[in-house]
Amino acid sequence: MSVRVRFAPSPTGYLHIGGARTALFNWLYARHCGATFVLRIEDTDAARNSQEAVDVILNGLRWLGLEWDEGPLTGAASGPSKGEFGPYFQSQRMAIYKKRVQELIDKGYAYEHEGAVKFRMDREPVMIPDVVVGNVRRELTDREQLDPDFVIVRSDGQPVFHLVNVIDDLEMKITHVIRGEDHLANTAKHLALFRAFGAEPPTYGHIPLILNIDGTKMGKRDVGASLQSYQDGGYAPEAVVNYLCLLGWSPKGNREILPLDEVVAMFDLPQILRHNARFDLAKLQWINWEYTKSMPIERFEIFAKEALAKVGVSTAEFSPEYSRAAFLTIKEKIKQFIYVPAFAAFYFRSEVVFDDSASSSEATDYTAITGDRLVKLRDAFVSDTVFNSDSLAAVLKGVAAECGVKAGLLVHPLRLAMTGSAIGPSLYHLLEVLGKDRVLLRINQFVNRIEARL
RNA sequence: GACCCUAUCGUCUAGCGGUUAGGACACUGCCCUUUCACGGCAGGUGCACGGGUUCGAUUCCCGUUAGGGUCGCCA
Repeated sequence: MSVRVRFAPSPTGYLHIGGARTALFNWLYARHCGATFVLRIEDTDAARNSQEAVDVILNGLRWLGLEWDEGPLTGAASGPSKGEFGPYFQSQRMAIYKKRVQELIDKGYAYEHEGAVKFRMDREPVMIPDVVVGNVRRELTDREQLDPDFVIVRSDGQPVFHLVNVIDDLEMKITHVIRGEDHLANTAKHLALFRAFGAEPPTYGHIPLILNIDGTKMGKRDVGASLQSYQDGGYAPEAVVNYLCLLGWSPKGNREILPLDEVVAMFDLPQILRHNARFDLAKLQWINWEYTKSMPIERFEIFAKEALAKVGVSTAEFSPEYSRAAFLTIKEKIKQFIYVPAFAAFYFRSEVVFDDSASSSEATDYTAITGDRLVKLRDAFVSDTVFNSDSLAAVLKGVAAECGVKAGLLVHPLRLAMTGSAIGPSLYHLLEVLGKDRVLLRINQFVNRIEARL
């Protein structure tokens, strides 16, 4: 029997980071054993249902690179899909559910109750085999002792989650259900349903949850809960995936940065950890940085240009060589792409934007003596015909010696003159990239700025 | 209230009866340094608690505590 797994999110308007990891673990397991990865949209709750909400899920999974073998191709419930077990939206499968409910009623497993349909659950403890948690023996709770039966069709005719989830897993021939541990206790219901249908239940693997860094439940409103925040926040998807792999699973061998294909080769269900993990943004940022440093400059440029575009800075009018050289000076310095504008926007703006609050030191930058030194520096730069980082460093140090001051007294104002900021790429390298014309122009402009302030 | 899962540095984890309890992130100090960084060196912090089992428990069992989950005509 071929292995089939599925990710079955509800379109709530956002993709929870924990949901993303559940999708990832399903995908990893599918790729590991050459199985089929099915995407099914659980949109039975019409109230909070929209194509946009489905698109968020599809876009999130695509961004992470978790392609599904079967499932919807667009966010439209009645739209196109791939796979032979559709429809892949529960809202389109009502006829199937209706037939299955009748089957349960006919067999005596379900009965009408005040307009709704309830499933007849027995009162025995249930053994839940689980490849991650182990065998779980679940007793009835006090409320279930009173009435173990549960509603499978609401009085308005809508089937509920437990019912449709089981029917779909059955109809779609799902062999392994890898899902969040929040479903573990309810699995007793699902097992009973499978038995009532005379079907063999799938293998279950309940994976631990992702908590906030303080150990509390990570809800919709919590920082980092939505995958969108990483898409917007300047992270490379491969870094997010790498981090997620390390939450609840370990490659052993003290390894942190791992190519996905290696994870696919190693990944298996029994090795999944059984305890919840807390989401540590600092670790993700470090991993992201590892990826930005080592990714090809071509890929880095795509993210960098996107980040600049978001703040209205276009690189279009600059030569590819200039852009490339500019981005090379920041590639190993930024940890997230949202910092690209702060580090590189000055390369692509005709006017330097001064961040006064962040300038190195007003006291030393905006003085007449600084202006005089910069003029000397400018004149020395004029006659530097090489104009690369090495020659510029030599020239600057020469001028500093001439003035009898430490290089820093020229370096800081010059950086401010070039970038408008106290942080950024290596000074000599950014000068080389900017080129003599821009450098001389910006020195002049800054000298004027000093004079205007005196 | 009942039921279920879990418990190694601040965080993610390695460990599966005998280890100086390892790694990574984060943090602290020093060095280097043109900013911010990087890098180098050094450093601290951990087996939740109490009982067993055993020659010996981080490791196995029980209990306690704590955290998380579930018990819906939500998914």
